[in-house]
Amino acid sequence: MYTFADRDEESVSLRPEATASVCRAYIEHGMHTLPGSAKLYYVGPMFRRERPQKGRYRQFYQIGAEVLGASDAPAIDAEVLEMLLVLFNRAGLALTTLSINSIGCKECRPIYVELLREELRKVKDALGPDSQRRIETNPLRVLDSKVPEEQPVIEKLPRIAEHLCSACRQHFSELKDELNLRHISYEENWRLVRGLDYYTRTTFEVTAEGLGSQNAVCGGGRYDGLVELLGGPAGVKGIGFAIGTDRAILSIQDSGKAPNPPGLAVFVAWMGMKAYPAAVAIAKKLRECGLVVEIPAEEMKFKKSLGLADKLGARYALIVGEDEAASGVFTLKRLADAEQKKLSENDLLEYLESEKRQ
RNA sequence: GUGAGCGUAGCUCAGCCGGUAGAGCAUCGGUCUGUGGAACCGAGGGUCGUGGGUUCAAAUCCCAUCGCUCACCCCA
Repeated sequence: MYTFADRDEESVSLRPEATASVCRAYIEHGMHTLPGSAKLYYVGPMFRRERPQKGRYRQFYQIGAEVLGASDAPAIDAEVLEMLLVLFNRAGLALTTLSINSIGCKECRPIYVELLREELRKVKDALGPDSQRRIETNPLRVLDSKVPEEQPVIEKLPRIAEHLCSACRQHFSELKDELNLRHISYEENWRLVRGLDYYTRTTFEVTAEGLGSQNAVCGGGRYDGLVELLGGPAGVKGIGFAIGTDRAILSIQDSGKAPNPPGLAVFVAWMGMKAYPAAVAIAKKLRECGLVVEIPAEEMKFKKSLGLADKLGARYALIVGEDEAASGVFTLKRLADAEQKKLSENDLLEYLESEKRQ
Protein backbone atom coordinates (compact mmCIF):
# COMPACT_ATOMS: atom_id res chain seq x y z
CA MET A 1 0.00 0.00 0.00
CA TYR A 2 1.33 3.42 -0.91
CA THR A 3 1.01 5.87 1.98
CA PHE A 4 2.27 9.44 1.91
CA ALA A 5 1.61 12.87 3.41
CA ASP A 6 -0.31 15.31 1.23
CA ARG A 7 0.16 19.08 1.22
CA ASP A 8 -1.79 19.46 4.46
CA GLU A 9 0.36 16.82 6.12
CA GLU A 10 -2.58 14.49 6.10
CA SER A 11 -1.65 10.85 5.68
CA VAL A 12 -3.11 9.45 2.50
CA SER A 13 -3.08 5.88 1.26
CA LEU A 14 -3.89 4.69 -2.24
CA ARG A 15 -5.94 1.54 -2.43
CA PRO A 16 -4.06 -1.50 -3.70
CA GLU A 17 -7.14 -3.68 -4.23
CA ALA A 18 -10.83 -3.64 -3.44
CA THR A 19 -11.80 -6.82 -1.62
CA ALA A 20 -11.52 -5.24 1.81
CA SER A 21 -13.47 -2.21 0.57
CA VAL A 22 -16.24 -4.45 -0.68
CA CYS A 23 -16.35 -6.18 2.70
CA ARG A 24 -16.64 -2.84 4.47
CA ALA A 25 -19.49 -1.83 2.18
CA TYR A 26 -21.13 -5.16 2.93
CA ILE A 27 -20.86 -4.48 6.66
CA GLU A 28 -21.88 -0.82 6.51
CA HIS A 29 -24.98 -1.54 4.49
CA GLY A 30 -26.04 -4.54 6.53
CA MET A 31 -26.00 -6.74 3.46
CA HIS A 32 -26.02 -9.87 5.59
CA THR A 33 -29.76 -9.23 5.95
CA LEU A 34 -30.27 -9.42 2.20
CA PRO A 35 -31.87 -12.61 0.90
CA GLY A 36 -29.37 -15.23 -0.20
CA SER A 37 -25.75 -14.41 -0.87
CA ALA A 38 -24.72 -10.91 -1.87
CA LYS A 39 -23.19 -10.97 -5.33
CA LEU A 40 -21.22 -7.82 -5.97
CA TYR A 41 -18.85 -6.47 -8.57
CA TYR A 42 -16.64 -3.43 -9.04
CA VAL A 43 -14.50 -1.80 -11.69
CA GLY A 44 -11.89 0.77 -10.89
CA PRO A 45 -8.33 2.01 -10.62
CA MET A 46 -5.92 0.67 -8.02
CA PHE A 47 -2.38 1.70 -7.15
CA ARG A 48 0.93 0.15 -6.25
CA ARG A 49 4.33 1.60 -5.50
CA GLU A 50 6.66 -0.89 -7.16
CA ARG A 51 8.61 -0.11 -10.31
CA PRO A 52 6.44 -0.70 -13.35
CA GLN A 53 6.97 -3.61 -15.70
CA LYS A 54 5.02 -5.27 -18.45
CA GLY A 55 1.34 -5.37 -17.52
CA ARG A 56 2.15 -3.98 -14.10
CA TYR A 57 1.61 -0.26 -13.81
CA ARG A 58 1.52 2.07 -10.85
CA GLN A 59 -2.06 2.93 -11.63
CA PHE A 60 -3.82 -0.14 -12.86
CA TYR A 61 -7.39 -1.25 -13.31
CA GLN A 62 -9.25 -4.13 -11.81
CA ILE A 63 -12.59 -5.75 -12.48
CA GLY A 64 -13.68 -7.81 -9.53
CA ALA A 65 -16.58 -9.82 -8.23
CA GLU A 66 -17.32 -11.10 -4.76
CA VAL A 67 -19.92 -13.40 -3.22
CA LEU A 68 -20.57 -12.82 0.47
CA GLY A 69 -22.96 -14.61 2.76
CA ALA A 70 -23.56 -17.38 5.22
CA SER A 71 -22.83 -20.19 2.79
CA ASP A 72 -19.40 -21.43 1.79
CA ALA A 73 -20.77 -24.15 -0.49
CA PRO A 74 -18.20 -25.30 -3.07
CA ALA A 75 -20.83 -24.65 -5.74
CA ILE A 76 -20.42 -20.94 -5.06
CA ASP A 77 -16.71 -21.16 -5.77
CA ALA A 78 -17.42 -23.08 -8.93
CA GLU A 79 -20.08 -20.63 -10.07
CA VAL A 80 -17.69 -17.72 -9.59
CA LEU A 81 -15.12 -19.51 -11.72
CA GLU A 82 -17.71 -20.37 -14.33
CA MET A 83 -18.71 -16.73 -14.65
CA LEU A 84 -15.09 -15.64 -14.83
CA LEU A 85 -14.24 -18.02 -17.63
CA VAL A 86 -17.38 -17.12 -19.58
CA LEU A 87 -16.36 -13.49 -19.35
CA PHE A 88 -12.84 -14.22 -20.60
CA ASN A 89 -14.23 -16.30 -23.39
CA ARG A 90 -16.60 -13.57 -24.54
CA ALA A 91 -13.87 -10.98 -24.34
CA GLY A 92 -11.72 -13.06 -26.68
CA LEU A 93 -9.10 -13.87 -24.08
CA ALA A 94 -7.93 -17.24 -25.30
CA LEU A 95 -5.18 -19.58 -24.16
CA THR A 96 -5.81 -19.13 -20.50
CA THR A 97 -5.02 -21.64 -17.80
CA LEU A 98 -6.98 -21.95 -14.59
CA SER A 99 -4.98 -23.12 -11.60
CA ILE A 100 -6.61 -24.00 -8.32
CA ASN A 101 -5.50 -24.98 -4.86
CA SER A 102 -6.76 -25.15 -1.32
CA ILE A 103 -4.77 -23.53 1.45
CA GLY A 104 -6.81 -24.86 4.32
CA CYS A 105 -8.43 -23.00 7.15
CA LYS A 106 -7.39 -21.45 10.44
CA GLU A 107 -7.35 -24.95 11.96
CA CYS A 108 -5.16 -26.83 9.55
CA ARG A 109 -3.08 -24.20 7.81
CA PRO A 110 -1.02 -23.05 10.82
CA ILE A 111 -0.03 -26.65 11.45
CA TYR A 112 1.07 -27.03 7.84
CA VAL A 113 2.93 -23.71 7.85
CA GLU A 114 4.93 -24.80 10.89
CA LEU A 115 5.72 -28.11 9.27
CA LEU A 116 6.78 -26.31 6.12
CA ARG A 117 8.97 -23.96 8.08
CA GLU A 118 10.71 -26.82 9.83
CA GLU A 119 11.36 -28.60 6.55
CA LEU A 120 12.62 -25.37 5.01
CA ARG A 121 15.07 -24.83 7.82
CA LYS A 122 16.59 -28.23 7.05
CA VAL A 123 17.28 -27.22 3.43
CA LYS A 124 18.04 -23.59 4.12
CA ASP A 125 21.54 -23.74 2.64
CA ALA A 126 20.16 -24.76 -0.72
CA LEU A 127 18.01 -21.63 -0.94
CA GLY A 128 18.79 -18.08 -2.03
CA PRO A 129 18.74 -15.10 0.32
CA ASP A 130 15.15 -14.09 -0.56
CA SER A 131 13.78 -17.52 0.22
CA GLN A 132 15.90 -17.83 3.34
CA ARG A 133 14.38 -14.64 4.65
CA ARG A 134 10.88 -15.85 3.84
CA ILE A 135 11.33 -19.02 5.87
CA GLU A 136 10.77 -16.91 8.96
CA THR A 137 8.55 -14.12 7.60
CA ASN A 138 6.20 -16.01 5.30
CA PRO A 139 7.15 -19.59 4.47
CA LEU A 140 4.27 -20.09 2.03
CA ARG A 141 5.86 -17.47 -0.21
CA VAL A 142 8.88 -19.66 -0.73
CA LEU A 143 6.62 -21.90 -2.78
CA ASP A 144 6.25 -19.37 -5.58
CA SER A 145 9.94 -18.61 -5.86
CA LYS A 146 11.11 -18.43 -9.45
CA VAL A 147 14.79 -19.09 -8.76
CA PRO A 148 15.72 -22.09 -10.96
CA GLU A 149 18.21 -23.62 -8.52
CA GLU A 150 15.57 -23.75 -5.80
CA GLN A 151 13.00 -25.66 -7.82
CA PRO A 152 14.25 -29.23 -7.07
CA VAL A 153 14.31 -28.40 -3.37
CA ILE A 154 10.82 -26.92 -3.38
CA GLU A 155 9.39 -29.90 -5.23
CA LYS A 156 10.36 -32.12 -2.32
CA LEU A 157 8.67 -30.01 0.34
CA PRO A 158 5.51 -31.23 2.08
CA ARG A 159 2.33 -30.35 0.19
CA ILE A 160 -0.66 -28.78 1.83
CA ALA A 161 -3.13 -31.10 0.13
CA GLU A 162 -1.78 -33.89 2.32
CA HIS A 163 -2.22 -31.84 5.49
CA LEU A 164 -5.72 -30.41 5.14
CA CYS A 165 -8.23 -31.14 7.85
CA SER A 166 -11.09 -33.39 6.83
CA ALA A 167 -13.53 -30.50 6.35
CA CYS A 168 -11.13 -28.62 4.05
CA ARG A 169 -10.23 -31.79 2.23
CA GLN A 170 -13.89 -32.43 1.55
CA HIS A 171 -14.52 -28.84 0.47
CA PHE A 172 -11.70 -29.02 -2.05
CA SER A 173 -12.84 -32.38 -3.33
CA GLU A 174 -16.40 -31.12 -3.80
CA LEU A 175 -15.12 -28.01 -5.56
CA LYS A 176 -13.44 -30.21 -8.14
CA ASP A 177 -16.68 -32.18 -8.57
CA GLU A 178 -18.57 -28.94 -9.10
CA LEU A 179 -16.05 -27.78 -11.70
CA ASN A 180 -16.33 -31.06 -13.55
CA LEU A 181 -20.09 -30.71 -13.48
CA ARG A 182 -19.63 -27.43 -15.34
CA HIS A 183 -17.03 -28.85 -17.74
CA ILE A 184 -14.46 -26.38 -16.52
CA SER A 185 -10.93 -27.60 -17.04
CA TYR A 186 -8.33 -26.70 -14.44
CA GLU A 187 -5.02 -27.80 -13.13
CA GLU A 188 -4.13 -28.23 -9.51
CA ASN A 189 -1.15 -26.22 -8.39
CA TRP A 190 -0.10 -26.99 -4.88
CA ARG A 191 2.26 -24.01 -4.91
CA LEU A 192 -0.49 -21.46 -5.50
CA VAL A 193 -0.75 -19.63 -2.17
CA ARG A 194 -1.94 -16.42 -0.58
CA GLY A 195 0.09 -14.59 1.98
CA LEU A 196 -2.52 -13.29 4.36
CA ASP A 197 -4.15 -15.08 7.24
CA TYR A 198 -7.74 -14.36 6.37
CA TYR A 199 -7.54 -16.32 3.15
CA THR A 200 -8.96 -19.80 3.44
CA ARG A 201 -9.44 -22.89 1.36
CA THR A 202 -9.95 -22.17 -2.33
CA THR A 203 -7.34 -20.11 -4.15
CA PHE A 204 -7.13 -19.77 -7.89
CA GLU A 205 -5.36 -17.91 -10.62
CA VAL A 206 -5.79 -17.52 -14.36
CA THR A 207 -2.69 -17.05 -16.47
CA ALA A 208 -2.57 -15.98 -20.10
CA GLU A 209 -0.01 -15.82 -22.86
CA GLY A 210 1.93 -12.86 -24.15
CA LEU A 211 2.54 -11.18 -20.81
CA GLY A 212 6.16 -11.85 -19.93
CA SER A 213 6.91 -12.64 -16.35
CA GLN A 214 3.68 -11.09 -15.09
CA ASN A 215 1.29 -13.54 -16.67
CA ALA A 216 -1.53 -13.74 -14.13
CA VAL A 217 -4.63 -11.98 -15.47
CA CYS A 218 -6.83 -12.87 -12.56
CA GLY A 219 -6.40 -14.02 -9.00
CA GLY A 220 -8.83 -14.86 -6.32
CA GLY A 221 -9.91 -17.08 -3.53
CA ARG A 222 -11.94 -17.61 -0.45
CA TYR A 223 -11.61 -15.31 2.54
CA ASP A 224 -14.00 -16.63 5.13
CA GLY A 225 -12.47 -14.70 7.99
CA LEU A 226 -12.25 -11.24 6.48
CA VAL A 227 -15.68 -9.76 7.19
CA GLU A 228 -15.44 -10.66 10.85
CA LEU A 229 -11.89 -9.34 10.98
CA LEU A 230 -13.17 -5.99 9.71
CA GLY A 231 -15.78 -5.81 12.45
CA GLY A 232 -18.69 -7.41 10.66
CA PRO A 233 -20.98 -10.18 11.78
CA ALA A 234 -19.40 -13.54 12.54
CA GLY A 235 -19.91 -16.41 10.17
CA VAL A 236 -19.95 -14.42 6.95
CA LYS A 237 -18.05 -16.25 4.23
CA GLY A 238 -16.64 -14.73 1.10
CA ILE A 239 -15.03 -15.57 -2.20
CA GLY A 240 -14.06 -13.42 -5.11
CA PHE A 241 -11.60 -12.55 -7.81
CA ALA A 242 -9.92 -9.54 -9.31
CA ILE A 243 -9.05 -9.32 -12.99
CA GLY A 244 -5.98 -7.29 -13.93
CA THR A 245 -7.69 -5.35 -16.69
CA ASP A 246 -4.48 -3.98 -18.22
CA ARG A 247 -2.99 -7.43 -18.54
CA ALA A 248 -6.19 -8.94 -19.86
CA ILE A 249 -6.24 -6.27 -22.58
CA LEU A 250 -2.56 -6.85 -23.40
CA SER A 251 -3.19 -10.53 -23.79
CA ILE A 252 -6.26 -10.02 -25.97
CA GLN A 253 -4.31 -7.63 -28.18
CA ASP A 254 -1.43 -10.08 -28.37
CA SER A 255 -3.74 -12.85 -29.54
CA GLY A 256 -5.03 -10.62 -32.33
CA LYS A 257 -8.61 -11.34 -31.31
CA ALA A 258 -9.49 -7.85 -30.22
CA PRO A 259 -12.94 -6.97 -31.53
CA ASN A 260 -12.93 -4.30 -34.20
CA PRO A 261 -14.28 -0.99 -33.06
CA PRO A 262 -17.36 0.20 -34.92
CA GLY A 263 -15.83 1.63 -38.06
CA LEU A 264 -16.74 4.33 -40.48
CA ALA A 265 -19.85 3.20 -42.31
CA VAL A 266 -20.46 5.76 -45.03
CA PHE A 267 -18.21 8.29 -46.70
CA VAL A 268 -20.19 10.92 -48.57
CA ALA A 269 -18.20 11.67 -51.70
CA TRP A 270 -19.70 14.83 -53.11
CA MET A 271 -18.73 16.67 -56.26
CA GLY A 272 -19.31 20.29 -56.98
CA MET A 273 -20.97 23.01 -54.97
CA LYS A 274 -24.30 22.30 -56.69
CA ALA A 275 -24.35 18.86 -55.07
CA TYR A 276 -23.11 20.05 -51.71
CA PRO A 277 -26.47 20.93 -50.10
CA ALA A 278 -27.92 17.54 -51.00
CA ALA A 279 -24.80 15.84 -49.64
CA VAL A 280 -25.02 17.66 -46.33
CA ALA A 281 -28.71 16.81 -46.05
CA ILE A 282 -28.25 13.10 -46.70
CA ALA A 283 -25.25 12.92 -44.38
CA LYS A 284 -27.37 14.30 -41.58
CA LYS A 285 -30.14 11.79 -42.26
CA LEU A 286 -27.67 8.90 -42.25
CA ARG A 287 -26.24 10.05 -38.95
CA GLU A 288 -29.73 10.21 -37.50
CA CYS A 289 -30.00 6.53 -38.35
CA GLY A 290 -27.01 5.89 -36.12
CA LEU A 291 -24.51 5.40 -38.93
CA VAL A 292 -20.96 6.66 -38.64
CA VAL A 293 -20.61 9.15 -41.47
CA GLU A 294 -17.74 11.21 -42.84
CA ILE A 295 -18.22 14.05 -45.28
CA PRO A 296 -15.38 16.19 -46.63
CA ALA A 297 -15.53 19.75 -45.41
CA GLU A 298 -13.99 21.10 -48.60
CA GLU A 299 -14.45 20.27 -52.21
CA MET A 300 -11.91 17.80 -53.49
CA LYS A 301 -11.21 15.88 -56.64
CA PHE A 302 -13.44 12.86 -56.92
CA LYS A 303 -10.57 10.40 -57.16
CA LYS A 304 -9.06 11.84 -54.05
CA SER A 305 -12.38 11.66 -52.31
CA LEU A 306 -12.75 7.94 -52.95
CA GLY A 307 -9.14 7.42 -52.02
CA LEU A 308 -9.77 9.09 -48.70
CA ALA A 309 -12.86 6.96 -48.14
CA ASP A 310 -10.70 3.91 -48.66
CA LYS A 311 -7.93 5.09 -46.38
CA LEU A 312 -10.40 5.90 -43.64
CA GLY A 313 -11.75 2.39 -43.85
CA ALA A 314 -15.30 3.30 -44.82
CA ARG A 315 -17.58 0.43 -45.79
CA TYR A 316 -19.49 2.49 -48.32
CA ALA A 317 -18.98 5.56 -50.40
CA LEU A 318 -22.15 7.48 -51.15
CA ILE A 319 -21.65 9.33 -54.39
CA VAL A 320 -23.41 12.68 -54.62
CA GLY A 321 -22.77 14.59 -57.82
CA GLU A 322 -24.88 17.01 -59.75
CA ASP A 323 -26.85 14.17 -61.33
CA GLU A 324 -27.72 12.63 -57.98
CA ALA A 325 -28.54 15.97 -56.41
CA ALA A 326 -30.92 16.76 -59.26
CA SER A 327 -32.60 13.33 -59.51
CA GLY A 328 -32.66 12.43 -55.80
CA VAL A 329 -31.25 9.01 -56.69
CA PHE A 330 -27.93 8.34 -54.97
CA THR A 331 -25.16 6.02 -55.96
CA LEU A 332 -23.95 3.75 -53.17
CA LYS A 333 -20.63 2.00 -53.68
CA ARG A 334 -19.47 -0.83 -51.49
CA LEU A 335 -15.75 -0.33 -51.21
CA ALA A 336 -14.78 -3.91 -50.47
CA ASP A 337 -15.91 -5.24 -53.85
CA ALA A 338 -16.63 -2.04 -55.79
CA GLU A 339 -20.24 -3.05 -56.31
CA GLN A 340 -22.54 -0.08 -56.64
CA LYS A 341 -26.24 0.51 -56.91
CA LYS A 342 -28.57 3.42 -57.41
CA LEU A 343 -31.04 4.08 -54.61
CA SER A 344 -33.62 6.69 -53.77
CA GLU A 345 -33.31 8.30 -50.38
CA ASN A 346 -35.86 5.99 -48.78
CA ASP A 347 -34.37 2.87 -50.34
CA LEU A 348 -30.93 3.99 -49.26
CA LEU A 349 -31.93 4.47 -45.64
CA GLU A 350 -33.75 1.16 -45.62
CA TYR A 351 -30.85 -0.68 -47.23
CA LEU A 352 -28.24 0.69 -44.83
CA GLU A 353 -30.52 0.03 -41.90
CA SER A 354 -30.64 -3.65 -42.80
CA GLU A 355 -26.88 -3.74 -43.45
CA LYS A 356 -26.24 -2.24 -40.06
CA ARG A 357 -27.72 -5.26 -38.36
CA GLN A 358 -25.24 -7.65 -39.92
C1' G B 1 14.34 -0.48 -2.99
C1' U B 2 17.93 -3.61 -6.71
C1' G B 3 19.85 -4.70 -11.71
C1' A B 4 20.10 -4.17 -16.99
C1' G B 5 18.75 -1.64 -21.48
C1' C B 6 16.79 2.54 -24.19
C1' G B 7 15.40 8.11 -25.34
C1' U B 8 17.31 10.87 -33.10
C1' A B 9 11.01 13.05 -38.08
C1' G B 10 3.99 11.19 -36.69
C1' C B 11 5.82 5.55 -36.44
C1' U B 12 10.03 1.85 -36.80
C1' C B 13 14.94 2.74 -36.75
C1' A B 14 20.26 3.94 -39.07
C1' G B 15 24.08 7.34 -37.98
C1' C B 16 31.74 3.17 -37.68
C1' C B 17 37.37 5.87 -34.34
C1' G B 18 33.70 13.53 -32.81
C1' G B 19 33.29 17.20 -38.69
C1' U B 20 26.70 21.33 -38.85
C1' A B 21 21.15 14.64 -39.42
C1' G B 22 19.37 10.13 -42.94
C1' A B 23 16.12 5.77 -44.65
C1' G B 24 11.56 3.06 -44.83
C1' C B 25 6.58 3.65 -43.67
C1' A B 26 2.96 7.58 -42.82
C1' U B 27 1.25 12.64 -44.28
C1' C B 28 0.55 16.43 -48.16
C1' G B 29 0.87 17.79 -53.47
C1' G B 30 1.42 16.27 -58.72
C1' U B 31 1.04 12.66 -62.96
C1' C B 32 -5.07 11.98 -62.48
C1' U B 33 -11.87 17.40 -63.51
C1' G B 34 -17.57 11.24 -62.12
C1' U B 35 -14.99 6.04 -59.65
C1' G B 36 -10.55 4.01 -54.37
C1' G B 37 -6.48 0.41 -53.18
C1' A B 38 -0.90 0.53 -57.38
C1' A B 39 3.22 2.95 -59.55
C1' C B 40 6.28 7.09 -60.45
C1' C B 41 7.80 12.25 -59.31
C1' G B 42 8.05 16.00 -55.67
C1' A B 43 7.30 18.50 -50.80
C1' G B 44 6.79 19.42 -45.68
C1' G B 45 8.32 17.71 -41.03
C1' G B 46 14.01 17.36 -36.12
C1' U B 47 16.50 22.87 -30.08
C1' C B 48 19.15 14.31 -31.78
C1' G B 49 14.85 13.81 -23.84
C1' U B 50 16.91 18.02 -20.70
C1' G B 51 21.02 20.73 -18.29
C1' G B 52 26.11 21.24 -17.87
C1' G B 53 31.31 19.87 -19.23
C1' U B 54 35.56 18.55 -22.72
C1' U B 55 36.74 20.30 -27.83
C1' C B 56 38.22 24.66 -33.20
C1' A B 57 33.92 21.29 -33.73
C1' A B 58 29.29 16.88 -29.87
C1' A B 59 23.52 12.96 -31.98
C1' U B 60 28.49 10.79 -31.15
C1' C B 61 32.95 11.51 -25.44
C1' C B 62 32.17 12.76 -19.82
C1' C B 63 28.86 14.18 -15.61
C1' A B 64 24.11 15.13 -13.83
C1' U B 65 18.95 14.96 -14.40
C1' C B 66 14.08 13.52 -16.31
C1' G B 67 11.34 9.84 -18.81
C1' C B 68 10.47 4.92 -20.81
C1' U B 69 11.20 -0.57 -21.04
C1' C B 70 12.29 -5.36 -19.04
C1' A B 71 13.50 -8.25 -14.90
C1' C B 72 14.18 -8.74 -9.42
C1' C B 73 11.78 -7.41 -4.78
C1' C B 74 6.68 -7.08 -3.33
C1' C B 75 2.00 -8.98 -4.52
C1' A B 76 -2.85 -6.93 0.74
